[in-house]
Amino acid sequence: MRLTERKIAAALRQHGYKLTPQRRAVIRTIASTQDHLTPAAIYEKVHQDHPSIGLVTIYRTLDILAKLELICELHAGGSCHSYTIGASGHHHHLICSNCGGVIDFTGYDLAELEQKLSRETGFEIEDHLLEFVGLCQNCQKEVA
Amino acid sequence: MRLTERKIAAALRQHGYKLTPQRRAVIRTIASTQDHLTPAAIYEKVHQDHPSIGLVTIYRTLDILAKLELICELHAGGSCHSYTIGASGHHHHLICSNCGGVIDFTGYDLAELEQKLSRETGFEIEDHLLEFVGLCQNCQKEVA
DNA sequence: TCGTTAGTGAAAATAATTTTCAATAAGTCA
DNA sequence: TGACTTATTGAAAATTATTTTCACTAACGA
Repeated sequence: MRLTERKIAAALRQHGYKLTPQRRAVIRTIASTQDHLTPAAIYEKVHQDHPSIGLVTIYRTLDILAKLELICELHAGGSCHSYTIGASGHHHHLICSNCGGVIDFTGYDLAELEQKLSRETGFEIEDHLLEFVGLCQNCQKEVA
Repeated sequence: MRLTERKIAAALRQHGYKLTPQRRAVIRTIASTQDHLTPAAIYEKVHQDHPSIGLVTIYRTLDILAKLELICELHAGGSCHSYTIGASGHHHHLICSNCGGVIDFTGYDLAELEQKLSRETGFEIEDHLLEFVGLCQNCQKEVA
C-alpha cells in the first residue's frame, strides 16, 4: 500500500521534524504521481507553486524522507538518484521504461533464496535490491 | 564464471576496439580483485603502474566495457557507479557490505516471477536488477 | 615502415551535490 | 498572545563528478 501525503507528514512529525510548507510541497509532488522523479524534476514541479523554494531544500527533504524510508530510491533502467513514494511494508518495484511509472509489488519472498545463498556462500545476508523494468500496458499501445 | 583479463581483451578486439596499455591496465585492475571499484578508485590503482594515465581514459574505458557487458555496474548498498568484473551468462551479485567483495551467483531464474508479474500487471517485462548485500565469512569474523 | 584512424591526456566546460551562513519561521512555554 | 529557542530555509560558494574539446600520439593493417 502506497503511503499517503498524510501518513508521511505524520511520520515526519513523529521523528521530530517540522512540517514546513516546503516539505509538504515536496511530499505532495512525490505522492501525487506514479512516476519516479529526480531531485531536479521535483524542484521544477515544486517550483511552480512555490517559486521561492531552493534546490537545496529539495535535496535536504529527500535525504530525510529517504532516511525514514518514506520514499524509495530506484536504480534499474539507468535512472539512479530518482525517487518514488514509499509503501508500507516490504515491497519491490516494477518500473515502466517508457513513462517512468512505478508499481509496487509484494508477496514475493526472497527469504528462501537468501537462505540458500547464505548456506552456499557463508554470507550473512542483510539486504537485497530487486527491481523489474518493462513496458506498462498503456505504453505498449503507444509504442505499437 | 568470471571473465578473465584475456577474454575481455579478446572481446574488445572483436568489437573493433584497440587493446591499448591503458585499457589493459584498467581491465587488469578490475579483473584482479573481488572488490567493486569506482572510477576514482580504479584511477588510483592504475595510476601507480601507469602514472601518466588520465582519469578521462578510465571513464572512457569503463563506458566501453560496460556497453559490451564485460563489466557490471552495482547499485545495492549505497554504491552506485562502481564496477565489478563481468561474467559469462546471466547472473546476479552478492556484495559484502564490509570489504566490498562481490560474488556472482547463477541458477536462480526469475522467469516464473516475471510471468506472474506480467499476468497481474499487464507489463511486458524487459529487464531486472537483483542484488544481495551481506557480510562475507571473513568479515563476519572481523566484525565479531 | 607508412599511413590511417582510434585513442590519449590536459584543460576547460558542465552537471550534480554539499557546505556555509545569515535570515526566517515553527512550535513551545510563560 | 507574545517572546523564545531551535530547526529550517535560500543564496552563494565550494566541492565533487562527469563530459567535452582539441592537439598530439600510438596501434595495427597494408
